[in-house]
Amino acid sequence: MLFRPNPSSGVPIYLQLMEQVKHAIETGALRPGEQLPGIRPLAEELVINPNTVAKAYRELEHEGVIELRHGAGAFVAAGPRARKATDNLRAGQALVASTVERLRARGLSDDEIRRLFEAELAGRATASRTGGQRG
Amino acid sequence: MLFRPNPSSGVPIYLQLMEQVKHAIETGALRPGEQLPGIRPLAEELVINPNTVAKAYRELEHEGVIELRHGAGAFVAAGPRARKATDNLRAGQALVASTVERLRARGLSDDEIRRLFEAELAGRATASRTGGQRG
DNA sequence: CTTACTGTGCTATCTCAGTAGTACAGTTGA
DNA sequence: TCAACTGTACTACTGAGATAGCACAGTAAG
Repeated sequence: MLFRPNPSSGVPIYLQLMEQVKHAIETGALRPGEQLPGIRPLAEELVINPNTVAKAYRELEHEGVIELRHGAGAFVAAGPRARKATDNLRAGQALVASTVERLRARGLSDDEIRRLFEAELAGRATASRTGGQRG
Repeated sequence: MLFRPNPSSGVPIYLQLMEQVKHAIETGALRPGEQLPGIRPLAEELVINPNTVAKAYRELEHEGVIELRHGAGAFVAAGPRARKATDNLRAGQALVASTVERLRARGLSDDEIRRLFEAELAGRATASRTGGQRG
């Protein structure tokens, strides 16, 4: 199973699904032109409502990530992503994997690791800035 | 300002606030026994409803992270976290910072970086596992 | 054409996060 | 005691996410 949204994470399911589709495309797990699972089969597999999948697909089409063909199915949009970008991201993936592994080896929980990253991405380096902030 | 929840991220504000309080405690920005901002002042500063802050505080007390003293205020719970753990996390923080920096230098967007980490933490290494999954 | 698939559109209903406003109760310090 | 703070509790309302179910429409293949 390629996608696995978590209904009890607080994050809307359709958003999680969107993220996971994007991730699959970025890493090359889904290639341009390739067909995505149908709305109803995917909803059944993930045990969620077809409307939820449809909403995710609709948003993804709006963002230009996928293409919806009425009656035919959903397909990964053609081409904006070059192989170089995919390779780049694959390399990043290895770096992330080793970082997470090292953090886990230190005994940090997944929640703690997640907070570290969120804080870093948000520009809040909590402990090292006494008064600093950004817009 | 120590906490900065994002109302339009899809994640409930009170959950974000809880995460950020935990993070501040873990990194040592808030020390055991130290008083947290009052519910009303904090709500006003973050431009959110006092009920939302109150909910976050209540949940945090339920988890044993902080202690609420009626009429007196909210305080960081005493002691379960040793200095060693904090040092450990601070070191992890540096590792995370350098990792994120390297990913950004590669031209990856924050969204892409976030997806990489989420996928790694969730055990979904999309591109490198053809059929594998975990419970 | 017919069948079986695909996406589209709609309504009704439920839950819960968040807002808004008010009232109550314990603590602190002058 | 009194004032000003603190957290607590409750009701009512709004909006979004999600479920459920149904009807409609385009596509592909026999």
